[in-house]
Amino acid sequence: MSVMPVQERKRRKRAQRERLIVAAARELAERQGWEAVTTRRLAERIGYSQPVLYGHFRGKREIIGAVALEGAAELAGVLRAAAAGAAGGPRERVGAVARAYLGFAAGSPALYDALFHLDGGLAFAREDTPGPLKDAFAALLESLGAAAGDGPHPALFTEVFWAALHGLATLTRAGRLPPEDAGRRTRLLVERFTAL
Amino acid sequence: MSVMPVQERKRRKRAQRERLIVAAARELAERQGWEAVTTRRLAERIGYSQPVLYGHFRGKREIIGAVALEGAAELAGVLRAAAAGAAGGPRERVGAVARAYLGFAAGSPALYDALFHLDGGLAFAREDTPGPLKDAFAALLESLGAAAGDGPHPALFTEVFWAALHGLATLTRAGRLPPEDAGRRTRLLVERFTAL
DNA sequence: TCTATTGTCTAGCGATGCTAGGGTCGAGTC
DNA sequence: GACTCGACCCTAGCATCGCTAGACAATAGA
Repeated sequence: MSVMPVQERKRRKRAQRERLIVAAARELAERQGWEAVTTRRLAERIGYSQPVLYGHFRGKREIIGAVALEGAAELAGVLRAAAAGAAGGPRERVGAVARAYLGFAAGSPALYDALFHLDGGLAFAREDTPGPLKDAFAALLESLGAAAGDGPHPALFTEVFWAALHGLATLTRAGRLPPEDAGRRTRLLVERFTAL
Repeated sequence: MSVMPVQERKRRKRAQRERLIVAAARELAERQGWEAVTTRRLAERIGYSQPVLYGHFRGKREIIGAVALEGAAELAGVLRAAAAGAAGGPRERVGAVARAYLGFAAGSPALYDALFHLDGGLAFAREDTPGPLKDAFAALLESLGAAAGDGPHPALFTEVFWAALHGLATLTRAGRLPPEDAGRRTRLLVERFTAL
């Protein structure tokens, strides 16, 4: 009857449950903030007890890391879409990417926090950096590298521009910068980085 | 005998102990990171029991906030010193301020975290913002405002430049950016913001 | 000297992340 | 079809966290 071996069925069920855990963590973080994401609540949401979580992840950090990887993939998509949809010269392109980045940070704070504010135990800027993280930076590089201008180092340019975006996103959301001038700040940044 | 009224002596002793708490929190955070700063350890360091802490502060958040205010004052001093000691035109001045800012963030991570990464319950960019915070931003504004160039809004310029510095400091220290290029990134940023 | 206030500590509450140990259920074997 | 064994999962608990209630001691004023 069963064309699927028992072992294979188990494996799939396990993988599905793992996705369920990550999805539950993400949704809980999006709705009530990361401080509401506890192992007990998470276990309750997925209909299992706490120890089950540790059969999939080494601990809460790794769960955050898994959500962060989802965030990286989505961020890469958002950036590529913005770059592809931008009309005009490099300035418009950079501006579109900047707005997309800041829009992602403001619109998906849980994902952004998992990526950049919380400790997900992920390696950055190294050889063993997970693929989605590399790809997100690659997306930034694609979208911005061409606008580096005279500088011979698009990677360096991208890093600095990215840092500026990250600073704007972080400080704005933490209430360190008045939100009403967000648009003007973005324009000033883009202007400075695309001059000449 | 006692020229000092009893009440006054008590008041001073209390104030001194409050400073002791903040100093203990800061030192503990600097030596072992903020995750090691617990109310129990703090109480042990100052030679009192936990509830004493709550006679001075509403909770751990307020203690972090007190350390953050110290950090803001020191940051303001560092920035002003850098601006005052910089020789040459606006570009050198801005460069010196940028290096000073990043040096502070890298050299006093506990203070920087208390200011910008942890929740110290402080109000930013508002009417009731504590003095030291306003002053730190004022120091940035003094040092950078003149370099805003043609833009008629030095405050906006300062905000964006500050955000870029914050992004560089945060991403570098979190391992998101390779540390060896820190100097080149700083130069690129200064160059972009002082062009023309 | 007695009283009342002020100050401090012990003990404990509800949570957190994480884990040890036992029990149940099902797959594979005679 | 009964049995064994291993994978799976849950109950219960540990250490630690921020914070607080209530008892106790020290001290200032009458």
